[in-house]
Amino acid sequence: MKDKKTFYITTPIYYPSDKLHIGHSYTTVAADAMARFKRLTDYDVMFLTGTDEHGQKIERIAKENGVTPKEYVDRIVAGIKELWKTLDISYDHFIRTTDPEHQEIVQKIFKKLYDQGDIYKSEYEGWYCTPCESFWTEIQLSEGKCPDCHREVELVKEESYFFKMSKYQDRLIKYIEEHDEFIQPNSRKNEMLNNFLRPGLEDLCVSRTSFKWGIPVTFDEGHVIYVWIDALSNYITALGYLTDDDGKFRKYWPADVHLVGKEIVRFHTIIWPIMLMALGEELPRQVFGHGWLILEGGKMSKSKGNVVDPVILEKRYGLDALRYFLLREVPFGSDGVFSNEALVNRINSDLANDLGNLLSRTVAMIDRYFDGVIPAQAELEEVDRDLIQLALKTPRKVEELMDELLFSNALAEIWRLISRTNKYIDETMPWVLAKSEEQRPRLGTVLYNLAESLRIISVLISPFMPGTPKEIIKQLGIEGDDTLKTWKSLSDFGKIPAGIRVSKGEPIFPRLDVKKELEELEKNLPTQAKAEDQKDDKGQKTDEEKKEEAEEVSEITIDDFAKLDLRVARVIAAEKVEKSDRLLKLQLQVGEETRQVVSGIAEHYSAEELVGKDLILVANLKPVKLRGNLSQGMILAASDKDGKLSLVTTDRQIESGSSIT
RNA sequence: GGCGGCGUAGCUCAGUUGGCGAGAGCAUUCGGUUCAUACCCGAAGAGUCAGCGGUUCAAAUCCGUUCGCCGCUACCA
Repeated sequence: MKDKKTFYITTPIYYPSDKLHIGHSYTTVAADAMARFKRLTDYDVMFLTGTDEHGQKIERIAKENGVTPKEYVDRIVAGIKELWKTLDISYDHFIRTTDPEHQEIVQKIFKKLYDQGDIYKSEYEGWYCTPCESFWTEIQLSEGKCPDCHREVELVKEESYFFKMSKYQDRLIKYIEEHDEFIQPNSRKNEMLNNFLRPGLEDLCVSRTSFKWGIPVTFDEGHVIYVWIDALSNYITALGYLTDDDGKFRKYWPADVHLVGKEIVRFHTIIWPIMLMALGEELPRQVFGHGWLILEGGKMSKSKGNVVDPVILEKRYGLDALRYFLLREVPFGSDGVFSNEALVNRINSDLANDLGNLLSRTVAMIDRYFDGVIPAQAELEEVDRDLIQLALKTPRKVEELMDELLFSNALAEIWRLISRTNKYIDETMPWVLAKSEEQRPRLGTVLYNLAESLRIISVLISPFMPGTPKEIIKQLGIEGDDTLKTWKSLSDFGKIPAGIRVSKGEPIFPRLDVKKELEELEKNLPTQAKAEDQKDDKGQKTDEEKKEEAEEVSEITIDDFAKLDLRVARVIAAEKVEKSDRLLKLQLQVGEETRQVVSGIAEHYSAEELVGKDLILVANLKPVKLRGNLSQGMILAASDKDGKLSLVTTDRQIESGSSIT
């Protein structure tokens, strides 16, 4: 017996600091469709997803919630698994970085890399500014002092482990250049090469002593393994790498594709491959960075409410409609706009009108003309052959497209067949045939071909829409026969046995009242944040995010407020800071005094339009040097979720220097 | 500032290595049909293929340039 070909596909492991949203669902649904497709086409599939559960952020949130980190993530993970169940995600394994097996292997990997000299202990040496609690590199210092507060800094050393990324960079560059399919889509490849690899990599700090919630470094107490080695290695620890039971690793590795959001392509195409090189293992065949679902909004005409909770959509429209929309609407590599209107329109035109109605009319005609029994095929005519030819050709096309992860195109191809089948009804006009007795065989042939086309369609859509095929098959009366559901069965047209009794059911996709739906969706769903939400997939917290974490809003007292010295300041001059896209240098009149403030608003305001405006200045902010320019305070601006800025000004003319109370 | 990408019918987008009169889906209008979920089928609609300038017998497709949008990155509240 020949071994089946294997196919290993992964999603990122998600960071369970909060509930998941449509972006995570998007990645996971896509991976699921692919996994199902490969199973259908007779691959031995390994589909992995999971959660990345360590790190400071979770440690902190758990503490705030008064539970242990493990208790906290257990709760969230249960919710995630529930969500995947709702979306019918057919993963083969769900890995958690808190699994003991995972932790043990990560420790082995860390040790191995250490023993072979790829991880080394060093000092994180930097200039430390005690008041700011910040490290600075030599270059960042301004005139030998803290660039933030301009005070003295001291040279401090802190122990950390580092991974020798630099050692492998040339090999990786070569690899990427020689393997065109490795980073997809292609534009991502250039970004990695040009922005990171060619300029040169720095060694990566892979341990922390500042928090405890992580996998301990076995040979050095106090150090925990930081996200990179912990999280990325899930793709092989899940297969039993470095254990006695590594059969899965030997069978499935290298992965065929790591599906990731475009925001984490970097980690998967630089750090991860280098880890694998250091371990002497093969690299994954492909890292595919898909785009984001951008929520509609911002357009001036109407700002519509946005729906992003997949559970709500699933409840309202059914899982298959949601999955269909996600996979059909947006070309997988690029960003796409998610709008309620597009969703409802897709459901109506593609699912209700084309597919659902095709099933309805077919079954209704078999009912009416043949008392619900599928008739036998008689002689074929030209139209029949045309339809059959397309039906037989479509699976091959779908397979080709799926191999390139072109879900949307694959679905379009299937819908081409659905359209052709609808057209076939018009061409053959069964209601006319039904009028004469001698046309009976012909009528039977037509209806048979319709039923068989629907069977083929139901197999074709099954990876994308796990529920609908069952319903189609049931209405066709063939649910008992599994041989009619296989990919292989698509190579022949004429599999459905004649004489089967159909059973007409409800429309599988009821038509929606667009206007009503939009109103409904808009009213009960708050607008949620968009792209930003899709970022925190994998513990790949950026510095920016870490800063955000520190900025949690909590209650303050009036005394706290009093610490701020807010003043009205009039702009007397403004100019763009050279070599900077965002910075404007403002001269402000604050009472008697003149101040210079550098502000990151150049993308929202031109220098000219600012002059003469009265703004609100935080006057007692520590002075900072930005891009070589002294900034004495900052001006206030409102910022919406898209990052659009609007400067704060005064309602009436008032003397500059007036204080805000 | 550096690197990369994009700008094609009202909307969303296809357009291989340059070549018969520029396409699909949705929406719109008209016609057909009645088996069906007011559905399906057909037809129509000219969009300076962002602008300009080149290369070529021939460019949406190659080169240069301008404008607009976006991504990554640097600098940065």
